[in-house]
Parts: sequence; C-alpha cells; structure tokens
Amino acid sequence: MPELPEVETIARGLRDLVIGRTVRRARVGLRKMTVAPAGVNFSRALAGEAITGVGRRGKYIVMQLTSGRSLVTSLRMTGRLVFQRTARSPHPYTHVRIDFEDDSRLCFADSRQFGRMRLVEPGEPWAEALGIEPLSEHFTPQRFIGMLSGRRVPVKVFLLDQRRIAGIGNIYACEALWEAGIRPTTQAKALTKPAIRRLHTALVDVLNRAIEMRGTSVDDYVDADGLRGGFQNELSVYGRHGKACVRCGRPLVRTVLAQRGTWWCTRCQHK
DNA sequence: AGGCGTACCTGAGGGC
DNA sequence: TGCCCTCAGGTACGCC
Repeated sequence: MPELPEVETIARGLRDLVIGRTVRRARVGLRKMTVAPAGVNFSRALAGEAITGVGRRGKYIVMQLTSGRSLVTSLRMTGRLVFQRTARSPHPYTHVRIDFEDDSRLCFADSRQFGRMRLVEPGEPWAEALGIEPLSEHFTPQRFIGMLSGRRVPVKVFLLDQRRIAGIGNIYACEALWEAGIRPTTQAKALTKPAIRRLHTALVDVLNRAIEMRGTSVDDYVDADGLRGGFQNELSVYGRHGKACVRCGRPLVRTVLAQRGTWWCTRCQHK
C-alpha cells in the first residue's frame, strides 16, 4: 500500500511526465472515485487545464493546475496513477482517464475502488487535518518528544495517525519500531527520551532509504511508469512472521494492534 | 476533543 | 480442480 516513500516516488516520476501537458478530456468511469467543489463538474472543469506542478503532502499526490485549482489524489490501498506515453488500452481497473492533448494519458486505476481524486479550489484548506511532514526540518526530536508526551495510545497507533505525522503507514511504522528496538504496544507517554530519539532517527532513516529504493512493492504498488519499487527486499519485519529476526535470530511474530497486522521481534523490541 | 468501531471494496489465498 | 470463506487495511464518518 502506498505510503510516504511510494507516494513521493510517484510524485517525482509524474513531475517529469505531466508538467506542461494540457488536458484535452477527462473521463470518469466510476463516479464515486472523484470529488469536486459544489456546483463544479469534475471532468468538465479539468478540460483545458494544464499541469504546472506535482507535489506530495502526506500520502496525497497534489497536481497544480493553471487555474490555481489542485488535483489531489489519495491512492488508499490499491490505487495507482500510471502515465501512458501513447494511446493504448488503459491500465487495468482504470476509473478515471485524463487524456492530454498530445495523446498521452494519465490513468487513475484502483481494483478496490478506495482511492479518490479530488479537485480543490485555490486556497481551499484541504490538508488542514494532516500532521507534520516527517522529512521536514520541523520534525525535530524535541518536537517529537512533545508530541508523544501524555499520549496513552500505543506508539504504533500514534505513528499511523495522519493527524499527528503525515505519511507513515503500516509498513514503515513496523520497520521503524524494529529499528529503534521499541515494542509496538508501548504507550507513547511511557517512552524514554533516548527511545524517542532512536525512533525519530529510525523513522527518518527508513523513509529516506525507502525513497532511495523507489518504495516498497509488497503487492500492488507501482510508480508512475508502472515500475515496482525495491524496498520490499530490505524489509526487516513487515510480513516476515516466522522468519528469523536479522538482528537476533529469534522468529518474528505477528500480532494485531488497532485492527492491523503488526510484525515485530519479541527479543529486540523490548522498550 | 479524543478515541473507538465500522463501512467501504475485491483479489488472494487457505481449507476441504 | 474448484468452490467458499476470510482476510487485508487507509480513511471518512458516526458515536460516546
């Protein structure tokens, strides 16, 4: 499932592929996959727009348009944004097609139909509820200590809360906790300052390494060119229950926390 | 407000 | 082999 490194990889790829292209026509196959401001028709509004920039906020891909509007895409679990240079059959499960004037095309595909493409008015505060960017200069160890203090939730649940830190999902939460030697169930407020510092370092480190490897492809994820990432070969714990911990050799376990699979080492993660 | 449960979906994989 | 059942999980939303 696309998390920060995967979304960042897609956004970077799209930057070279779609900036400067003008939409000839947008076609919506499944209505619920799109959201537009009241009184605005999604496809009609897109026609004639050119894409001027591509960015990322949390797990959202943000494309800037000439009108000042933005096209914000949430891939959720199985969503894909795949660019096609020439006319051919759309990517499987394509629900929104954005055809450009030069016959290239951007497909928004999603087998489970959880993803959303949203047209946002200039200045509309669509990301108000999103927390801090973990790779920004604002995410300091000191800030992290402050964020966690007094919070009774298990630290892993905290990491997954997009209102606190934006972009971390199940894979990188599990990986960072392992790297920092912290038990996923430990209450946020019970973490010592050294443990929080280790977790801070681990988060930044694992996200950066994953971006370098162009993301993790455990199942569906591909980048804007349809290529898989490489970080699935670097995973230490995610999806590896029963396999030996690469640090201590003990079999890794899978438990469930907040309705989500959680992979960890009962020996190495004891703080 | 914060925290929790649930709906949304369908492909994959296990059991028999 | 093939059918049936369950599971996976990010986010929005409703409720207490």
